[in-house]
Amino acid sequence: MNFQLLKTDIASSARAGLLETDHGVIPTPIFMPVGTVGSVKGVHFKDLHEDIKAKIILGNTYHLYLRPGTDIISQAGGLHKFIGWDGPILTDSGGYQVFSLSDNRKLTEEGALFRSHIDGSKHQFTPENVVDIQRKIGADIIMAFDECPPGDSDHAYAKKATELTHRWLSRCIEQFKNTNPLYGYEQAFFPIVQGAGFRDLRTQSAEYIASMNCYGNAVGGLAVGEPAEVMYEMIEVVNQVLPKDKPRYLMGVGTPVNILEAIALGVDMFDCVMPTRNGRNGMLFTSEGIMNMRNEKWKTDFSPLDINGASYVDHQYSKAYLRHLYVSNEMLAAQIGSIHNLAFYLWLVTEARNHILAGAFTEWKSKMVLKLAVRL
RNA sequence: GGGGAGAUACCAGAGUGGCCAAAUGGGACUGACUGUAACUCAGUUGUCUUUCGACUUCGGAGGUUCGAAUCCUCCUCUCCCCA
Repeated sequence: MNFQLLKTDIASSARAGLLETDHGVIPTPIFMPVGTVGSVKGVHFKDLHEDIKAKIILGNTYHLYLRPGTDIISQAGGLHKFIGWDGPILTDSGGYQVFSLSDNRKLTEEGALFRSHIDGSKHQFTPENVVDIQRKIGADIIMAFDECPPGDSDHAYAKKATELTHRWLSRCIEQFKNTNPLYGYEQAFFPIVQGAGFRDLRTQSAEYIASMNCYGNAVGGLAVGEPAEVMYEMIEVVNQVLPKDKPRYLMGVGTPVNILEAIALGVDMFDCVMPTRNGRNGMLFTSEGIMNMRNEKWKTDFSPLDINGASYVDHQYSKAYLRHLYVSNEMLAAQIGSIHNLAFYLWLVTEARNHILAGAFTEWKSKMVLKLAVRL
């Protein structure tokens, strides 16, 4: 794995680069569609490749471990072969599920004891076995096992969670060094900065994470209930510490505006369920603003979905037709919405990249941010 | 012609003296969704009012009662069964 920084913006911290993996080169900044269980919900890989132009997708350790299980993925020859996606893949560690499924788990020094949301069976994740599982899944980039505390955590709890994450990180790295890729291509390990909404904790965490000298670094525990301003402040604090010559991954973020603001603060990689989940639920992001396709106002609007849209669905289908599909609860609605939103997200980061390379990012960003939040 | 059942909000459908502006579904409208237990969830759906609350409603008209969607009388309409 190699990261090449091509250009840094003069007026901001935005960067454009290239991240090389054995499954392909990823231009940065990049948005990574989320494919939790080995499927970007509702979207064929053909569309992901050709229309959306996704360069890398996510999988999730927790979900894939529970179903289909690592044995089946191993038998298939790894996740790429199992799902039929030959581009890069990143797997999240399951740390986020420790947060989002908090009613079903118990944290110990050793790891996280949890119950399967599928059948209630008991399991344990430890830093070691999470690395092992991700070796078996075979993603190009694998993540540290962390604790993601809620956005409104107090300082004491955030400190405790950050310190636990750091101790787990040492064990993850030890396990990573002591094991090898199973399928003949390289895997890169990313540690995760925590620290909730506290500058001191974020700085300490970023320093610790940077000292581990991994291939790339991630920032977690943001967009989990805290105000956007706090999130931006934390990104800024962290990015002052994280090395410039390594990719920075902001986990789970976010809205189109969030992404542009974070790019300006020096973030290179993003993932978020928002384009697919909100797409399924009728919310479309466009370069002119946000549309709720279930709204009555689109009932007789027979114009194309998005005349500026990057995807074929934007020109193939009308607003009135898509509204009809959502209102009728047709699965095609969710598919069109997901394809549109993902194509838009990839278009957005590509545009950002082009403007960074052209030295015109900040001006473009300021204009875009105003338009992106408009309610159409 | 004979016998029976019924009419409740946009639709279906509970409620059969006060806790009823009226359950529950559906539909409609609006909102939420950020490392996916999510094609999910929440709110609104008689009028006025920011709230408290006020007012008008349960086929129509009249009556009983302190009080009626609920009881009585008549009218209108619908459906079912037998001829």
